[in-house]
Amino acid sequence: MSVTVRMAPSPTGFLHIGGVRTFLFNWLYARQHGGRNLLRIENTDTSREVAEATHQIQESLRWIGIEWDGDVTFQLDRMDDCRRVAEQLVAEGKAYEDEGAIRFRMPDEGVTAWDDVVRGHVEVPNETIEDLVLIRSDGRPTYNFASPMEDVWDGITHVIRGEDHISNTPKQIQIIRAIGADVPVYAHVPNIFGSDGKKLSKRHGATGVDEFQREGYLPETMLNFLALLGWAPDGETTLMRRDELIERFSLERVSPSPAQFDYAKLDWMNGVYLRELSPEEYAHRLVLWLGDEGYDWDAQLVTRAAPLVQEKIAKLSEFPGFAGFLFHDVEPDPADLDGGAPVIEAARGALATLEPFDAEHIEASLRGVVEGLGLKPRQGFQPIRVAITGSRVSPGLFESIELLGRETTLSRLAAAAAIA
RNA sequence: GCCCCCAUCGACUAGCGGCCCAGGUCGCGGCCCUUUCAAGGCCGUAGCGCGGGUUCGAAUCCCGCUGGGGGCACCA
Repeated sequence: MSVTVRMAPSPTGFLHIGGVRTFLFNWLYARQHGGRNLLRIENTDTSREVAEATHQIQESLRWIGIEWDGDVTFQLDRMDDCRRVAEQLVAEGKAYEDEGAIRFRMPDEGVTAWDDVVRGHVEVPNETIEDLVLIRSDGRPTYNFASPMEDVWDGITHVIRGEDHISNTPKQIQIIRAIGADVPVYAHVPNIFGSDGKKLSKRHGATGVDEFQREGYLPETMLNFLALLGWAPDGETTLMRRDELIERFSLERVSPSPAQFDYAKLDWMNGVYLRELSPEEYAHRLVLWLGDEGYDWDAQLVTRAAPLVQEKIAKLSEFPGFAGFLFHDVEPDPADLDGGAPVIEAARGALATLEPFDAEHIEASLRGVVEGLGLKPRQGFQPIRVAITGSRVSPGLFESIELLGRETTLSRLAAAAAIA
């Protein structure tokens, strides 16, 4: 039997990171088994918000690299089919009319059970399940009717979804059995919590996929990090790219207990992937990201600056703050200049005529200046750094000076010397 | 109230009865390197929620408790 799974977001807003993790598991499972991964929008109306959210969801999936097969389908389009099935169930005595709505007759004895791939055997007493509404009195099918029906029609073999659906499962199983279809395999994956153990929400930081993108996280980071939330191939491996994830993923190894989203570890991992990029690729991504965020900085200069920051920042969004001095004027805090006027002046004198004006020679020259004044390197270079970059923290000083160019360097040194 | 799910370092997890006085990764602390910040190297910190069983032996199996979470809609 070939595998067919589905991602079923409701178009109520932007794609939440918890939902993406669930979709990721669907996709990994489908790819590993050479099966299909469908994208099914569980909408109940056709408003403009829905259209926008649907678009946004696809954009986010594309960005992160989770693919779907075939056309996107909409629950709303199958309303009529749902109604027909409900009427059939009424005719068979398995459902009944109730004040204009149609209710499903739940068995009131025994249990409904299934073997959940991540949780094992689960069973619920039927007496605790009420007769649920299939069709509202306005004619629209309810979620708990439409969703399992779509699973049947789409030939879904494995329903991989969030654990908040566990209590819906017995209801849906009963419906599927009532129409005489095969019940799919269920796998309920755990929730993702925020760093305080509570539900992931805005105050924890980014929660929408688009926000992670804007923060300067790489798609490969998100894929790797999310996969590890609730799943691990073994006790050792933490860094895995797309192909390895597909190869090693296993639904059976998904943990049943909820995980907390750890932004600190995410940052670490992003730094790893950022550093792994070739200098060319790194510069490319940086330029694209800056463009997306509305910076009109010179791409040539960004490209030349990229190698100076690649080892030093964990997110692309740190670039403007860290290397912005290359693109705009700076205002050093006199306190940070720390009375460094003498060394700043001396540096200005040395650099004024230095040839060639490159990092190697700049370093040699400045080391001479600092030594000449009897200063330790860290004492001597710091005022110069502040003068040049406007900050106590910066990329390598000598390379930065080379990129800035002689003219700007000299004027910044002069300005700083005046206020130090 | 009823039903269901969950429970190993601060976090993500490995562990599926002896290989575990519990391993890896992040974080955190220290040291080294060092022009700042990072990166890197080395060392370290810290955990099986509690109580009963079962067993020669339990983090691992069973029961209870406690604590989290979800559900009980003509929401999805």
